Amino acid sequence: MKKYNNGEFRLKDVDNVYTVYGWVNKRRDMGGVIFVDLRDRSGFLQVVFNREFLKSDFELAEALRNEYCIKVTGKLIKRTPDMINPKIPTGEVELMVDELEILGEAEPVPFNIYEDKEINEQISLKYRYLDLRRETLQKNIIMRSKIAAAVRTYLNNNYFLEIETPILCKSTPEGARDYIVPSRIAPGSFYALPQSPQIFKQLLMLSGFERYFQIAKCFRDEDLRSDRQPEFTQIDMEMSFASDEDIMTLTEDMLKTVVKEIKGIELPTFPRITWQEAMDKYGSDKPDTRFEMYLNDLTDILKDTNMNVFRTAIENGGIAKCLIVKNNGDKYSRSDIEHMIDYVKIYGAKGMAWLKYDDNKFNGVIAKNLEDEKLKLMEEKFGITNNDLVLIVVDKPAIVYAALGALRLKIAGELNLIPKDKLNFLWVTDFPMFEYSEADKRYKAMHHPFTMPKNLEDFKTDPGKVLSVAYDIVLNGYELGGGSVRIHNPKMQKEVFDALGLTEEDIKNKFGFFIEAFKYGAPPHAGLAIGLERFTMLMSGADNIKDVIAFPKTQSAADLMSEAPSEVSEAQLKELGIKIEIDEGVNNG
RNA sequence: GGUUCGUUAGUCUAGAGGCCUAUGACGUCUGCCUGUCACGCAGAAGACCACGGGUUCGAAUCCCGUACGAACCGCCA
Repeated sequence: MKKYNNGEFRLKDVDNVYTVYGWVNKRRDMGGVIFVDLRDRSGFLQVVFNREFLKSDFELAEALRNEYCIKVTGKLIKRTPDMINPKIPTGEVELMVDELEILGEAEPVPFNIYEDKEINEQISLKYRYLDLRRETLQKNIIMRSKIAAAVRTYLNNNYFLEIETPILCKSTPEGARDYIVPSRIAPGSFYALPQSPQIFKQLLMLSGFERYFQIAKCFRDEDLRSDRQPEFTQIDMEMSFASDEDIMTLTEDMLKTVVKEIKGIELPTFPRITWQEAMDKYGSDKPDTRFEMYLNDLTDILKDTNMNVFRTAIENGGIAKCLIVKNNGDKYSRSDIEHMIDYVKIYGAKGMAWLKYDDNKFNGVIAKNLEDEKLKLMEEKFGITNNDLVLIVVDKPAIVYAALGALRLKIAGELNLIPKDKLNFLWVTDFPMFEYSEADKRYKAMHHPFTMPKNLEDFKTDPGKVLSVAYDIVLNGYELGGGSVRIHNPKMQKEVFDALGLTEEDIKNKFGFFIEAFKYGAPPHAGLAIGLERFTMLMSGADNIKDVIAFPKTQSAADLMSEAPSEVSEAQLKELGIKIEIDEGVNNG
């Protein structure tokens, strides 16, 4: 068995004989002496093959190539001062090899392992097992394991039980598209993979386990993004007899503990902001608070302007907001601003007006058309000074938020306003309970339908006004996780289902058992789930969720290494009673 | 479903209508070298430029399509 970690040898260990294992990270052949950086998960140790001292064949050492897996035995010696390599932790020692055994020969690898520089993702994903040998991915995967371990320890110490819930589940109507699995025993019937263990964990509260957690695999058949994979892992928890405050306090303490353990950083109390405040101030329900620059409201100023575009947009229920790029107006040329306008159009904005402030006055097309008094108001209200750039979007609230929220991040990136080493946690509370779905022409639960509403009575008059006892935990502009107080009263649950327009039959069919369960003495409960990958990604400084997943999928949800998904045999299909009809685009042409 | 970008030896990369018989580095192979650590030195092999079509006297380079990858919009309770 391997007993030593190559990266941990130090001066105190010299003059002893060790057997060490690892991979040839780099070989340097001097003729009579060959140096090998022997890599294992802990780092490197330089091992030396000397023609005079090596007891095994020197030819064997000469045959070594990068990525050979070897076993060597020899005495650890202190390097003379001129030989010390200060760049590596083991740079003061080296192993003088007596015996060499090649455990696994390696063909030339498709890309250099030791360089750890970016390569084409298609290649790295195809040879993922080799890509995982590289330093960055090793570190990320190790950190992920440490985070999971710290979470387990914390929750175990706080009376939580780790309980597994099924992967083969019943498909539920609301929410993301399900991955479905055909049943062989009941042909024509399907399981769904869980989008989250939501229902089961709530039932565990009913069963009296009081505090549950699970590091749970979840599945959503939706399109991927750089922070979204079809299968992902949640730190999923639920507590009985707990309020929203209790969950937030506990979660915050857990996150602080984990961050302290992993990064050695003491975090301050997490600020809190309501959803509405977040939207108004940042144009996002997951604001990046690592830099200032806020959305400013111009609706009052522009609602009675003579400029028709602005006035009519506001009359039609729109709002006016602006971003002020302080003291960086000169960084943006007219064509840069044109590009910004194209950029906000991605988010549905029809256009963007802009003003530059120089020589103590506004410049730009809008400055000529907008009333002087309006300009004056803006100048005073927002404290605009020379070299400021004002970017204005007037549109429906959702579009203004999306456009300026995204532009805010883009500009901050371009101007390097974002301190990369910060970890800014933030609680966002008071989410709307319902959200209108244009696609389905009805209101849907913004969080999920088991969330406790605050003012359900407002549903009849203004569904958009109903808030929920829900909270999201945000880190550096990413939604890390979220949770809510759950409905534990069957009557209220029924009212919410009604509000969502679920028929009696829907409810019975999809959630019958769930509603039934709550009739038998349901404890009040609340919970939360944190995306383990996103957390690890932000802790490790990775900018893509794939970098913290051992075997991730491409944007088209494929595994380039194993080539999943793949066709299955006729026999398998027949057994499942499934017939495949490939639609050759007849309906989309 | 949509928008945008990309695809050149094993890998990374240069290349902007004729200078490409395609550049450089790492890796590979041969030889030399007993203190290197991104070892060095001398030499060699290796890509017809993702695929299909078009424009042109001439295409790695321009256009269209396909495949694959990426970022984003929609979607993601």
